[in-house]
Amino acid sequence: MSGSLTIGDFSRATFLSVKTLRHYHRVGLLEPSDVDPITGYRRYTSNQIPTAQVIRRFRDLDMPLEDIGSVLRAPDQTTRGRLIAAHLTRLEQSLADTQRAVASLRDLLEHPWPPAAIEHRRIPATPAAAITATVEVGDLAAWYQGAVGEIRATLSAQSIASGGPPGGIYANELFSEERGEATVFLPAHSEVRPVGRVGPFTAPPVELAFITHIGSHADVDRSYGALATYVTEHTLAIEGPVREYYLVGRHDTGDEQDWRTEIGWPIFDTIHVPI
Amino acid sequence: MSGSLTIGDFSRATFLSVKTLRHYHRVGLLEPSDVDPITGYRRYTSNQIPTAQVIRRFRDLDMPLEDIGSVLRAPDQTTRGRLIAAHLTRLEQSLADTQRAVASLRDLLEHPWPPAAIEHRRIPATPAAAITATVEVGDLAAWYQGAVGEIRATLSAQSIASGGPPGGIYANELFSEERGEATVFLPAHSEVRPVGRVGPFTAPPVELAFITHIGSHADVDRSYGALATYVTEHTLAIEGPVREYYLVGRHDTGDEQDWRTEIGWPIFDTIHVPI
DNA sequence: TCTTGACCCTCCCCTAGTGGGAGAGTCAAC
DNA sequence: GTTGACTCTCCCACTAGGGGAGGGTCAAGA
Repeated sequence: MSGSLTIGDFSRATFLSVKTLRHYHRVGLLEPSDVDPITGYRRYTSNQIPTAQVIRRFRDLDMPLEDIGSVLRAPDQTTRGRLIAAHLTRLEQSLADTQRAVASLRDLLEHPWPPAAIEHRRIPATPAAAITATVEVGDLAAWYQGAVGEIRATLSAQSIASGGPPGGIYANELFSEERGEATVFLPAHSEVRPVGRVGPFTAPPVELAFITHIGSHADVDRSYGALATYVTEHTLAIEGPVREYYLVGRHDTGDEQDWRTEIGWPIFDTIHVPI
Repeated sequence: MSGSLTIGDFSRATFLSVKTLRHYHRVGLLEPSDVDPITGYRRYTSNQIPTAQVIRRFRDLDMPLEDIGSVLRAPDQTTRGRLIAAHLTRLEQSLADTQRAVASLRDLLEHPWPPAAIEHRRIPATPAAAITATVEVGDLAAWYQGAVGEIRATLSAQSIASGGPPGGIYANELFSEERGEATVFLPAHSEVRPVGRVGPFTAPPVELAFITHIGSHADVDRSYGALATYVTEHTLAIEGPVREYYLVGRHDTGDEQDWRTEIGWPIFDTIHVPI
């Protein structure tokens, strides 16, 4: 009882272009009900129209064809619902990210950046409690929150006082390859007993060019840029992973405007630098 | 006073990959300050770092490289600001669209679609006042609002009573090629004098397969799909542009849930249809 | 001065999801 | 039988790069 349609008819019925339908056939997303083995002519049936509509829906949401295929091939309604919900959640997440980026850019255009001072600082080796892991740059913020919470809890349980604000050490691959090693540490006066992911750590001594970044981390690239300009203008070679100290952060105040982050790029010891 | 950097140094300073920097050079977005004519080695200066940061910012917002180029090449700050603001506005618009699509899809998953009845109807020629234009499918909703408002105002000014709800006639190219001819008309008992874009019009007589769509237009593709399935299952060839009648719309109620839209696909006269 | 390893170059192919077009074969109506 | 609309496959183009081959360049150490 379902009519047979040429690809042109099916195209008009679904508002998907002929080119697109052929592509969906090639990748196995929407198979014609029949293909003439001699002429190669495709035939569709009208009960494929709802399927095509569903595909259009998901494509409008930029779901990859492969993911749409998984949804369509899902064995049961529960699996299907989970797949769709997962995609929607990801989508809403990325929407929120983009909105934050837009807001930050708008703000930047309206309020030009106040110039920040850069100073050199020699950091001695620092005994601390730390968590180290290889993370995706996209998960970094969430990972940091969890890690620093775990360290605080561990120090508190062992009655060890913290010797300063928390810090992070980030391998350069984290930025160049979206994935790399990250360490979050909290200076500690006595050695922590390993519990869970937390273990004792000594932040290595470094000579750093420092900038203090004020406000949300959404704008942190500006400070990084200023720092990079400074370092290269003074022909200081860059060595090793970057380091950040969170003087004032989410733990201290809810207002992102008040956050203070020190960002340090390791440089050669000044005795190597031609004046 | 600005240091000279190899592409690798510049890559580390800006967190843009070497591949990406070469690509930006190729497309003329970010030219190295110097290229060795013998070796082809690129050289960058540290005062190009802020430019690279700006490019990164915009790329995070998925701005096409070409558009970023226009922003960077803008002759003055005002032009630049306008270009950026325009992009941000488009971006926020598309974010809102996507959010609506997500919400609509979520809703669809939670509340399955009630089946709608389809009927045939023979529409006689209808005298009307109308506006016709070639529009982009993306602008259609906004264009419709403006057009129908102008028609209402014109009829009112000429004291002509309207003979029914407003309708639209949409060429198929509008859906298949994102751009096509659209007409919005309001039945009128006497002939309107042309004013502005508004002119007299006779909606041609057609035989239509009709479905009544209830609710927001975000879900209208479902009704279209049902209609397409019906039409092809009954082997009724599709002829000419689709037609919609806005029985209850934005003009009548603010609650999109209560909107009622009749959607009609032209079909061959029933005498041609094998039973 | 030579070697070595890190760095850089171009060129080509790959991605996803189409659009455009060439050249050839097919269908249906007149 | 012809014509015109339709369809087929194949190739190239687009974005914003990534991966890798094959080869040239640079700077430091021996």
